[in-house]
Amino acid sequence: MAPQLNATAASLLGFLHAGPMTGWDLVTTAETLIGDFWSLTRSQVYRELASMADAGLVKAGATGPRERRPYRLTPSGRAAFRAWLQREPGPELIRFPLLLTVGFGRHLPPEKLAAYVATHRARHAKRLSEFEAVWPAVRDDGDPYLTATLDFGIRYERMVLEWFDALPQEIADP
Amino acid sequence: MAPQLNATAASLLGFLHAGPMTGWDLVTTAETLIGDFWSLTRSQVYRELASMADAGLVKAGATGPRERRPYRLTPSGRAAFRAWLQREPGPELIRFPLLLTVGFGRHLPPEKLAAYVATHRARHAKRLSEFEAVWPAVRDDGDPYLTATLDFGIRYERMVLEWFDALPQEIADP
DNA sequence: AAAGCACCGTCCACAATGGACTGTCAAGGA
DNA sequence: TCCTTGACAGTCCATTGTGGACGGTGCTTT
Repeated sequence: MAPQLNATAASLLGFLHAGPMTGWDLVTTAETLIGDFWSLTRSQVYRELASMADAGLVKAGATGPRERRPYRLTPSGRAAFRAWLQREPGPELIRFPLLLTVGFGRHLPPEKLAAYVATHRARHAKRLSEFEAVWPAVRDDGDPYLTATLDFGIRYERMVLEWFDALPQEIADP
Repeated sequence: MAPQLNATAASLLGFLHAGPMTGWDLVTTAETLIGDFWSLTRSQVYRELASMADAGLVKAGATGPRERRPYRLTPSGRAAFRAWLQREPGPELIRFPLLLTVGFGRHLPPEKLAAYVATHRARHAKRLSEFEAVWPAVRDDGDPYLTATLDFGIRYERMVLEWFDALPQEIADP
């Protein structure tokens, strides 16, 4: 009956509470709002949208310019979202390729490893500063729930940078 | 020619440097050594092993008791591993369902959210203490590369706990 | 002796990923 | 005015990953 949703599909329904959006819009809002702790891809979003439309959780509107096709929430979509939200969230999943490279670092020329480390450090520094830039606005006007998730992102990025800076010289700067 | 590996397959080759192992052994070593930042499943390990055997990167030995079938590294497996390790590691992937629940927390009864939060906090506290228990041994005798990855795990878990403890009352304890 | 359990591998349906591919419209430069 | 460029929008597919059911085997303990 109630088609059991996956977390990605449920998130899309969550975003659709703010009004009709196209797949493209959903991808970009998801990236900015939950992208730091929930990855999703374009293919996935369109697939979920199609199957949720089949299930009647969502309804496609008329195709606009550039094949733009907005989806809006239906009452049963709303219900399915609430039902999903009630379920115990599962454990987190992390896949961090750099740590694989570091872990097997003994098989790699030290300068090469150090270069990869430096590249990634820079990427995280950039992300942190982006998060910190939006922090005051989110904290002051947003709801506490979104604020908490952004806080997680900031703490995560800070932690990663500290880890980089605590790396022994043999790894970070041979 | 050189069959381009994926990270999971490459990790298996990495572990096989320590000597022949069965799929089962590989699953358990991977879980303990890289499980905190690289997830893999049994099905996946056996599939990769089979396809790497086809490609000659790995060679199956004689079946022992309990269908135990050890695989050993071949020279071309060694080469493929090194080649993979040279490649720029990609960005990390995180999927943290609890943060989704928190982010959409406005749609959830506060006590329910608080209960989920508490459950997850306990799980992370447990993991941290497990990591801290093995830390001295790894730091003192292991290689610095493995030590660095465990250090990441510890910092990550500590950060998560701090985040839990910084949550506003409305979320953590309504 | 048998019962239970950890060990070992297979199989399958389904979900997710990443990137190639096609096409559309807007804005600015020649 | 026309043309190029690039952001926008969606589709498709091969590969990779997940989760769990299933079947068998050989220690260990009672």
